[in-house]
Amino acid sequence: MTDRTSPLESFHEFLRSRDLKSTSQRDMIVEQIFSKPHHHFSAEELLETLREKDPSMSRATVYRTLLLLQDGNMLEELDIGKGHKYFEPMLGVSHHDHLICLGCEQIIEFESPEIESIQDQIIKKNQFEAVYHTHRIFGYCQLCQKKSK
Amino acid sequence: MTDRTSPLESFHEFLRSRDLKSTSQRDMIVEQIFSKPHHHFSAEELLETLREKDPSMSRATVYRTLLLLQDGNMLEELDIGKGHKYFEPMLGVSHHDHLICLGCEQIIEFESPEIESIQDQIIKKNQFEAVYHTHRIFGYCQLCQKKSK
DNA sequence: GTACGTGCAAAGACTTTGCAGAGAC
DNA sequence: GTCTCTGCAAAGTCTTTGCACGTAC
Repeated sequence: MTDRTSPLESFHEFLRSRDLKSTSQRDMIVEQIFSKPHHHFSAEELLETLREKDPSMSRATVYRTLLLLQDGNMLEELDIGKGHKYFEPMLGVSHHDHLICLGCEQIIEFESPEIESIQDQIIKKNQFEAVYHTHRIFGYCQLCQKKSK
Repeated sequence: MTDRTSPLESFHEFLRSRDLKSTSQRDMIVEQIFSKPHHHFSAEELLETLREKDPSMSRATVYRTLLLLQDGNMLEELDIGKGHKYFEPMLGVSHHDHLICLGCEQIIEFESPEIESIQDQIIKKNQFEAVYHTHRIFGYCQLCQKKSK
């Protein structure tokens, strides 16, 4: 929809809509997240990267900004079962699910309209009102399968 | 397969196969878990219940026994996105996935051979070796939908 | 008698929060 | 100038671990 606007612009728009302020810290965080092609990261990894550029970057600010981005639908949580959350940027990306390698933590994405449609039937049958879903398949990627041989 | 053996017997069998010992604490934990019909619980909830019967029950023992039960495939982890793990007993229960109510945390189970078979195709196409998967749909159950009106 | 198990408390990992000073608008 | 934000450190939550004592086999 808004292919023309940059992530930072979208973010500023979101802040304005909530009467929140733009700050250099928030901008730095958003720029860092959206500077890479679609990827996955943890809060602590992000903090570490940001501190290389600005050692005074606060852990609290990073966590608070991640919450903001989730509120603004620019970011989604992704639980890979490792005791901490992963995040994935969701700007200009359509819904998808994940194959997660238990060996190297590589994440492969997949989309399946067939599954989604069966899922819709299940939801209807249970008179449930769905908000979101996650479908994760854990196992070993091709490379890790070879390694273990 | 082993419908005739009780959960406690299965557990003892598992312990023997690993050269581990039966103890009254372990038995108490296993009995508590399998005393209810299929249900879901957190480690802390379980600990609290157990301490009502035996105030000296150790948190560490509970966590360690939960790990054992997972190793023995008698228990599965279920992440409902609340910062802590849920567990569900898996003895005599076939694989299923979950609808999770964001309002009351009620968990509805579903099974779909159609989804599983599409999933298998996806796994094959990505040359992945699947170990397990979780498919969770978050939203609102019928009751919570009514409440919010 | 010898592992292994238990209970305790401390440590760990990740995340959230209270507060005083700083900065956006 | 006001209201929000930041950084720090402390607190919180869930889970794991080290260690001395206890117990199953």
